[in-house]
Amino acid sequence: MAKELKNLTKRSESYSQWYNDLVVKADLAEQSAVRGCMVIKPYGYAIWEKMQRQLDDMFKETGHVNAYFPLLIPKSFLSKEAEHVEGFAKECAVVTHHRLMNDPEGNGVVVDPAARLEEELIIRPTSETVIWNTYRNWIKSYRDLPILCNQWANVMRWEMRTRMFLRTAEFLWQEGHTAHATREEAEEETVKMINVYGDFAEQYMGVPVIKGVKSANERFAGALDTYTIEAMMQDGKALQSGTSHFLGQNFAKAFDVQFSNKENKMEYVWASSWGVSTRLIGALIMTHSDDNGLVLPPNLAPIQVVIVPIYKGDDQLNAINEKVEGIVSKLKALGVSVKYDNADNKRAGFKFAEYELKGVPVRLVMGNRDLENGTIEVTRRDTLEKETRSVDGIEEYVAELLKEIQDNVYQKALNHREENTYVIDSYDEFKEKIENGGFFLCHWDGTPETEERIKEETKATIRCIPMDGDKTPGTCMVTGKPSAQRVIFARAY
RNA sequence: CGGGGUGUAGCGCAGUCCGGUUAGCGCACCUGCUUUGGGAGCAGGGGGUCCCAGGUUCGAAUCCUGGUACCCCGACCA
Repeated sequence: MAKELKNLTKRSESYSQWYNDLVVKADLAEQSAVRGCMVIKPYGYAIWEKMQRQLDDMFKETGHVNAYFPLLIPKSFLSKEAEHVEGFAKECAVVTHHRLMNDPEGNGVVVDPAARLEEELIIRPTSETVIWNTYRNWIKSYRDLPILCNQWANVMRWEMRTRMFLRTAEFLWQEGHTAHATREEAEEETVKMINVYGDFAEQYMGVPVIKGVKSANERFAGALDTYTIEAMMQDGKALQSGTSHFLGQNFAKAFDVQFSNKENKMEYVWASSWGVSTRLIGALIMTHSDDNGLVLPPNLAPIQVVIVPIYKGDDQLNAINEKVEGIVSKLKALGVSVKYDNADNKRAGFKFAEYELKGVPVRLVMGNRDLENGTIEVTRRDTLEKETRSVDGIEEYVAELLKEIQDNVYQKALNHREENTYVIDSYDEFKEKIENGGFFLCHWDGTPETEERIKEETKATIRCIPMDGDKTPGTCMVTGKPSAQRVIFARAY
């Protein structure tokens, strides 16, 4: 086994070590020259593009449209919503000047001190403020509502600590910002979008998630309610994978966005915002991958099927090329993305390892032996099972197999989550078991103090108050006070 | 921002404690031949401001001072 593959097995000791090796070797991303930023390499970006396309379709189906707002936000905008400032004002990149000049002392280029901006500009950490400042001009009457906008953009947060995909200084995301005439409609929108995210995660990413509401401690700055989808990674830690916020009238009030209702009375607009980011790629990696590399669900794999020839000499290769050509075109006709890698500068074994590392769901191998027997070798990435089958009807078989792999990776992740989810009533037992990771369904008295205490003592936080499932009241595992329902505790990324 | 660690070829590292030939190894790369059903073998070859700036010294990758970048563990967060 190659050295770098052996390194992957370190994952049980140090997850990040595994993660960094995997990300680098699978050609998804690398560190950029800028602190905490990453270069997303073509293969990694192709996965993001597939996510974008699918999410965009889902947004359109639910009546949303795309728009684009500025990268730079006047500092004063961020002062307008007090709680929002509390949450975001601290770790932002700030633009202070608008011109460079040659250093008079010859040390290259320096900032021209004469070009200081009157008002500093903030590189958006999120776009609520610019967008609501714009919405003020768009909204006059109830007839202008609702506004259901989404934007695909980069944002930047000067995080103290960064991790590839999970928390980079700059990241790509989509942020939806909607404006509504009534509270009910805005709340409905908030829930609708967390459901869209849940469906996307489960059906396309093969990542089972728990939908729920954040506790006050974990809520987005400026929101009245934050809905979340929480996924469990292979090491038992939780990853918040998408959020949808009910913003009430906070931003409308901060930016004075009012409309005339049917009775010609002025009212503040109700708002929601929701987003998912390139963190989803991290979720994908950490949910499905194994020691041989990535395992991609077929719905998001840039290459769903790779075909590798095994041959001696040009004659054999030509014969195989001819045979494979037919398979490729039939697979394409079935909507399967397929790559035939007959490059002769790499050996077959190398290609096998390479495409496993990249997580290609299905590999077909055609050699001289197969050519003579009318067969082909099929290997699925999720189980690494190999079988030799007749080439007749192989295309339909592969199309079916892709569906099965999609289901299987989801089922496998779901089983893992269920095996590591515990219903616990004793705080002592909780403290002991939390060490091994997992989700813990426990009663909690609803106070931030208790949540804070649990966090300090165990590093576990409330991931969410689940929307679905058991709603039976009980008593808090720490204080013994009444609890409305069980909530999910876990250690999180 | 606190604690720890690391910066030497594209990647991974040895050499640093105890200064001394022309700075070395594996992978990758280039050339040639032989190979091809799980990361090929042999031979030859190319590639380095040893993180930066000062200092000590006849002599510094190695010692001293200052800086800087990255990684890991916290606090913060998607």
